Amino acid sequence: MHDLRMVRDQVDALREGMRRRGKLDQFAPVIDEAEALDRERRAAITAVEEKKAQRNVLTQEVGRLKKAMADAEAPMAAARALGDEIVALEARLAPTEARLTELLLDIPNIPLADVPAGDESHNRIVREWGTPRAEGSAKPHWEVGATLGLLDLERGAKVAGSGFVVYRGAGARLLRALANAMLDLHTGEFGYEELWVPTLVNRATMTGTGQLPKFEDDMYGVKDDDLFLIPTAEVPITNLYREEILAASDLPRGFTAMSACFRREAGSAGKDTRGVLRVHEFHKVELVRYCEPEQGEAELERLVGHAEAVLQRLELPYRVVLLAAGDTGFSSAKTYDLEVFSPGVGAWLEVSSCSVCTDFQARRANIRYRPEGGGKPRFVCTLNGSGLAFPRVFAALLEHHQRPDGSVALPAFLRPWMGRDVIDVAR
RNA sequence: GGACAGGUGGCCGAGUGGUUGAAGGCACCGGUCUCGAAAACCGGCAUACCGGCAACGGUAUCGUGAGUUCGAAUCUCACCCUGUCCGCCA
Repeated sequence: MHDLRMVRDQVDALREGMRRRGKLDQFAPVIDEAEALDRERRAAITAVEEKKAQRNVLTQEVGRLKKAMADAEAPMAAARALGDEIVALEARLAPTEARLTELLLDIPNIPLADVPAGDESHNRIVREWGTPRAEGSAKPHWEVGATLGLLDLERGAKVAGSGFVVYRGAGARLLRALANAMLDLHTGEFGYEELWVPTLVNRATMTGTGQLPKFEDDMYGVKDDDLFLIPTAEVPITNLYREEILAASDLPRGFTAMSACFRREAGSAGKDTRGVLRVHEFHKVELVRYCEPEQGEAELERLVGHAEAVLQRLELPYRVVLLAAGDTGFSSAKTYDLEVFSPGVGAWLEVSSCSVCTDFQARRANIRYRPEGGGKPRFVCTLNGSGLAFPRVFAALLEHHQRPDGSVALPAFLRPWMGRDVIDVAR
């Protein structure tokens, strides 16, 4: 959500941000309406408050007269009349404010200056690590997974539906190993606090991080209880300190959690959906950071580094992609995707998306901190990224570390949790 | 799910219709004292919005939302949350 002052004082920056996202046509009318409503709102507030001030004077006069056992009928009648006017004025103000909030909640974050303008064709590869195997040099993960008994897509579909996966045997254990290895790395070496969070959250929480109100159709919900299944642990973690004021000494601060993630993925059938590439329910280890606004960009680099470290230890070649404005998510001001090449699928798989959300989410969720030495509370800067998402890492491991006989070599990083060096048919 | 008891500022905690934005304490900031620190003492210290270049003025906020009233932290209703007991239960 944007500050009203953004609409008032920095409309040009707002418009320019939307233009770079390729969405000026969509948002120009919204911004225009917001500007008009802001003017209406201020005029109405001034009028209402003037009446209220007058009433407060009369009311105090009534109090004085009553205490002196004097007749207070005249000021009481005047205050009553003012009260009627106030009710009428507020009735006009309420819909204006509601509509204004609705509009502000609907406008995406403004991309940072170094984010390329345009759609995804303007995404920029900023660095690469390792050498990917040639396309076709390995069987796709769904074949290996079936052969080695790691994946049971048919029964996943039977018990839940298409896009739900059952992992079995060493496959199931591999996910558990990923969770342990990643969480230990982030907590042990990078200083994150480990959390275990609810996967079902309320409407205020979903609004805080930006999933609602705009993307309600993309979410699974429990209608009777007005709860939603989280699409990522970013949602509960970022909302941990909703409506709170932190101390400056608390920042920067990092949290990590493994959780299930639920995505309806409506309308995305067919594209890159084979095997476990795009599923309705998956698990991942999430990283969330809070910091002071000035540290946002530096913190993003750190965060990306933490996610990259996982890929390096998994010995999976990857590239870091700076997303263009049009490909950057709603709440994000700048995003790096980490992509691993999948030789069996013949595609780069997004295994992490690391974003700095500036004060966009903090404003929605009202997460503030008190600066060093006191002073006015400021909104924190929030960041999030996967570290990493399991299914595509699972796929990449099965393909990249696949040996000619169809078995899969395990990187040293995972061996303590797997109790073996290789996943093969024999076991 | 049922019965009680509660939800007040960064934290604790007074306050049951009329200068209460709200006593007191803690924490924090500044000062006196001290070589320095601690202690003690003095002073300051909520948030948001509106108007104003500013000084400052105004409005709102005591879980949330309605209501009663000239006036609500205080009364009424609904809802949410917390605690305790009961029921149920992985």
